[in-house]
Amino acid sequence: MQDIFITPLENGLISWVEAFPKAKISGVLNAKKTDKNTAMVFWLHMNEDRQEWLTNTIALIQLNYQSASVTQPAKIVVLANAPNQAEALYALSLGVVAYAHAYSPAKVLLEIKTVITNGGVWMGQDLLKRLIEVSTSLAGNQAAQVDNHLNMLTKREKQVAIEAAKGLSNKEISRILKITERTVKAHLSSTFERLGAKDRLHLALMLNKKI
Amino acid sequence: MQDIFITPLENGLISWVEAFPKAKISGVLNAKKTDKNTAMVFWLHMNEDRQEWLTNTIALIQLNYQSASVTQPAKIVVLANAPNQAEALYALSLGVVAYAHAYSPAKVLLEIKTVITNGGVWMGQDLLKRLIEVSTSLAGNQAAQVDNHLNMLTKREKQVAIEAAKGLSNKEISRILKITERTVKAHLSSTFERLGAKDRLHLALMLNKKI
DNA sequence: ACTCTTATTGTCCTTCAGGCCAATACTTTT
DNA sequence: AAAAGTATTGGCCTGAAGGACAATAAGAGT
Repeated sequence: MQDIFITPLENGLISWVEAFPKAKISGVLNAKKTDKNTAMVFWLHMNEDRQEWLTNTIALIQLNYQSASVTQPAKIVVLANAPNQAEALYALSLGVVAYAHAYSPAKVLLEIKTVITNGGVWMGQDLLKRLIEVSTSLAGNQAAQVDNHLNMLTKREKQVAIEAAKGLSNKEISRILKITERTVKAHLSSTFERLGAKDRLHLALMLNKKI
Repeated sequence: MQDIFITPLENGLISWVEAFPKAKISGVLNAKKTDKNTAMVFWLHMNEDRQEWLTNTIALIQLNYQSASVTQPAKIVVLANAPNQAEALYALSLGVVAYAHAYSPAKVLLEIKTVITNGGVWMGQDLLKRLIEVSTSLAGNQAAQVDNHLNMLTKREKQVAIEAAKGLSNKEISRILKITERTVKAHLSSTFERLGAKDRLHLALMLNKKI
């Protein structure tokens, strides 16, 4: 297990060294020099106005250390000088598995390491709370809703509904399912009835509402 | 620090005992018998169709162990037999600090304990991914995506496109924007042209696309 | 056996959507 | 000033969608 800190600081931060005395501290990512068969953890030190750098570096790491040929895909952690929610979300959505304050104490860094090496994702409590709030308040749990919607339908209706929700015409659906266009209409009609959808657009909105 | 597992199983699961040999395992919550000055962790074992039980139990715990008079507010963990995201979101929104599979190995349980006693929140990676998707799509990223599409349109086309993507008919849109249905059609036609959408359903899918 | 649900298809009809071919007026750009 | 883009509307036409009203056959539950 190799920890690599990518930072503009020459010697990194004390807490980093305290947590991982054997870690490498480097100014830039050097993809060639490293062993592709060792599990890697990249700790990216984020300063303000390095958004682009972050994006590029993550992409580079994923290219070199998370491809199919790599036995143990690398983990990426972002350490931010001034953590903010938008950036955290952005980083996490790119596949980063932890987002923390750069000045987190060694203890927290070790905790992060534990969590991510066990396949977890680490993030600050506040951020998480906010995530949950947003998700529950704005979105409710419509994940279950979608399931509920589809589960109110018969097997065949489901298939038709799903295709229709993709934007396919009745004719196209009929070709795919090898039934008459008329039959497609019949299934759709009863689907609308069951789900209370006005038309296929509403159906699509219902089924495509992610989360 | 006292761990209490509330479960219909008489002896709990082996992994629980392995992780916390000193834990109490009980069928029901007994609020009276416990010491209010000890830090508590409640591990609620969730079977299917116990949604109501979960809600009530959490409320009871919060009442007894998280009120102002309690020195160390209790932590609540939900262990689900069949974890699902809707339930997880629900539980977390109620103030639960961890949501995991009931059959998680002892190692994971200990990890959870570590995280939550340090003030963290623990949840599975998939769930978190989902949360992030939701948040990014609802909060900002989606806006950016949609903007790309919408910015290819004129002001009026935008307005029409947005209404159409909600599922409104041309007539309804015309009423809202106080223009003729014919004009709505004109705007929509050029919108389809510009965005390369086949029809209003595809437009809706484009504009409603998450992430 | 009988009923309910599902799957399939038919015809007829109405409405809506969207394309085609215009025209007019206003604003912005060149 | 001329050209280009935008906003508005008209009429006409085709095709798709979806409802109304059926019928038939297979399978599941009582």
